[in-house]
Amino acid sequence: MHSVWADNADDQEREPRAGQAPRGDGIRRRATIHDVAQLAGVSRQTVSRAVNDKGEIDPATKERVLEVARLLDYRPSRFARGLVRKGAVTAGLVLPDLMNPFFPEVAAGVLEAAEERGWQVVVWDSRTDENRELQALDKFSHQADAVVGYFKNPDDVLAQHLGGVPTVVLERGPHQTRFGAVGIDAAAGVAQGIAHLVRAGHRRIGMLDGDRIDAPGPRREAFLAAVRQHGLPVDGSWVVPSPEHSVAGGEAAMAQLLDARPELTAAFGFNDLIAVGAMRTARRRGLRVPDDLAVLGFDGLALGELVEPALTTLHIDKRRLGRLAVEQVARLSTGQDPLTGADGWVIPQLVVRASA
Amino acid sequence: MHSVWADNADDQEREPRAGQAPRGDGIRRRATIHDVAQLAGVSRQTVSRAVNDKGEIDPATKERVLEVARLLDYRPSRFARGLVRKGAVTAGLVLPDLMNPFFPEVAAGVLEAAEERGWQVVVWDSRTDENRELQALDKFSHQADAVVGYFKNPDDVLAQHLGGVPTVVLERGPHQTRFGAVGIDAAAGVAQGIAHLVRAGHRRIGMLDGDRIDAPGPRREAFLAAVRQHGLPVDGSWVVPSPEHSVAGGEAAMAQLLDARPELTAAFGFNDLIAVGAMRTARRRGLRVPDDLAVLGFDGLALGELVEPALTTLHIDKRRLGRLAVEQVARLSTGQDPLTGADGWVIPQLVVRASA
DNA sequence: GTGGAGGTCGTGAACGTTCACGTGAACGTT
DNA sequence: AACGTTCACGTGAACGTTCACGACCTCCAC
Repeated sequence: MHSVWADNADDQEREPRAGQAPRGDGIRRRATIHDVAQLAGVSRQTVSRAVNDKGEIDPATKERVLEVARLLDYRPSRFARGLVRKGAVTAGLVLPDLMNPFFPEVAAGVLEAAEERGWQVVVWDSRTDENRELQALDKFSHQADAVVGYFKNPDDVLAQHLGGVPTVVLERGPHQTRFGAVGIDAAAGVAQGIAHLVRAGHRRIGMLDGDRIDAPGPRREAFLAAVRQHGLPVDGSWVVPSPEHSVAGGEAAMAQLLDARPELTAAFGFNDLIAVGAMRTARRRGLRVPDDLAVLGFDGLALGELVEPALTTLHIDKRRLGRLAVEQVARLSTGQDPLTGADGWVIPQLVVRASA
Repeated sequence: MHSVWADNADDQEREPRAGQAPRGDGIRRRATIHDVAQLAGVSRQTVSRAVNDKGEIDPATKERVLEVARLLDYRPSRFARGLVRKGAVTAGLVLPDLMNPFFPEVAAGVLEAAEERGWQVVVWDSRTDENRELQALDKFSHQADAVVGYFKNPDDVLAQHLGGVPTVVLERGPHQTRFGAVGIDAAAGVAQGIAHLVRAGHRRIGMLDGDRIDAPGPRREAFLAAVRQHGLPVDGSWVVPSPEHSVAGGEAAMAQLLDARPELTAAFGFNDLIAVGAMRTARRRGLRVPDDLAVLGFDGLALGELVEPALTTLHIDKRRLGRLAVEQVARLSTGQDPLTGADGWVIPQLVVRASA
């Protein structure tokens, strides 16, 4: 049975060696404050004073102590330090895919906000793999004071692996999770986007989804709702899943959608990468974008401005998303009221460019 | 005077509060193993056994202890743990710009390699700011066991701020730094690229540099050497600096270069982002790429395949670069011989696409 | 000479864990 | 009845640092 609190296997001991010490005598433990004190002929406290630039020390002895410290390659143990001086906060950040430009930008927001609080953040790339998510949590559950990230695992599984650490899951509705939540108002965004397409005369709109076909997410549901609201035809055949959240995935999905629904006149991509892939497949098939086929993305990546034609998209303030996540988890861990409503929810903005 | 060892200002204490505890009684210190032991009527050791899933404990008491632990929201102190069980390694990673897709990919490599070693890595975005680099080092110098990153600061300044922590600087020649180094063989790459341009008949080649005009880097020097070797005209007017490593920077630089050298027939960008910017400016001015003006990039970003025309570039295995950096710093801290020569040096590969 | 002040330095305790032992009790075995 | 085993649990020590306090020396004023 897996204990919530237990270390996992790869947490084992590792042989510690002296850092860049004059090698030759093999393994050797790191110098401690005591070693320095002894060699310098002073007490631990004096070493501490020298090393920490405190007062109450003779400049001469200070210099001598520092010299010895350099000689022994002494570096204070962050563990011993952390034990006695509280307040060093470490947050864990779990991202599904560093290659998708969306997430580095979220990370930038997280880093910014963490820095303002004096936190440090350790990053883990889960590669959209449930097991790797749990590996991350097993680590973070006893290496971090707070966790922020994207997760595929359901709440209860997550909870089992992060014994009590304050956690914020991104892009999961606040009523869909027991953890702190920060996310995107997909419904509001998608409604804008579909309205724009309809306004341009489109009536046959498909979607290239990023979620599995049996597990519809907010974006697909918002899409279906919006399409339905405009009285357009809609059934399963209008939405095809992309095998992955990438350009290649979008290319494949678009091919499939075009085969299933040749009468298609506009396509909505789960994210910008998929949308770009869609454009490429469309053009490869001789369709002009946007004349023969309009394409709408979601995310607002910088990339969208660079492709041909430039991508119309629902822009998300990714940096703000990251900042909010940190804000939220900070509230969680201090017992404040969590952010709710408009304060904690990022609303996509329609950015009209050439593709739709 | 700034002491190498001293904490910096923003390292101050922060009021610790109970994490998501039933609030109401305000500030309250975290529960310790002793609190749990007391409330559960057992010894510390028994709590430790329960929490760590060790043997030698009655299932019933174990359950009772875990119950109490949950009640008190007990989480073991990573500092106390780290003090007694050695081997938890933390590496610091300093990146200049998360918005440039180049660096997340390097980071992915670093993360991969670090994970294989059981290390955790904390990330810091320096935003290409010398002062922020030093802030990072002030933190890492006593929060990390190893540091890897991109730096603008010269060696001696860096050394002052990272008292003795094993460090690898990326993309600084091994003879240009006293630290561990991992980088790109810019000369080999650029030579390929320029040869390609010359082969295509180009004789008027300019460069959009990413380094300051008074501080030429390896790429510019390699460019000048290659151009000279082919007997092409070359002086200061053929290379203009880009104000930043971005598409916008490239656009501006290209405008300047085109003004200075209208007879230009090919341009070499410091990186892909700048090269893409160059293409945009060129096309905005009515030049056809590559017919009127060929553009060559450097980095091999995925982005290059998506723009129109697709970017010819010198592709770098960024992930490998990150992996090598970790490998190198690991060697440093265990006293092994550092990687040298071909093993530790990434050679760019010319990828010919449409733009040149 | 006495007292106080200020500067320099050392000593025990504390931080929260885990590790290496030690201690009983319960249960069999001979 | 004596003894060994196993199980469940507790006790002191150790990890490496900082903090609060006290000791000592020197210098100067009275």
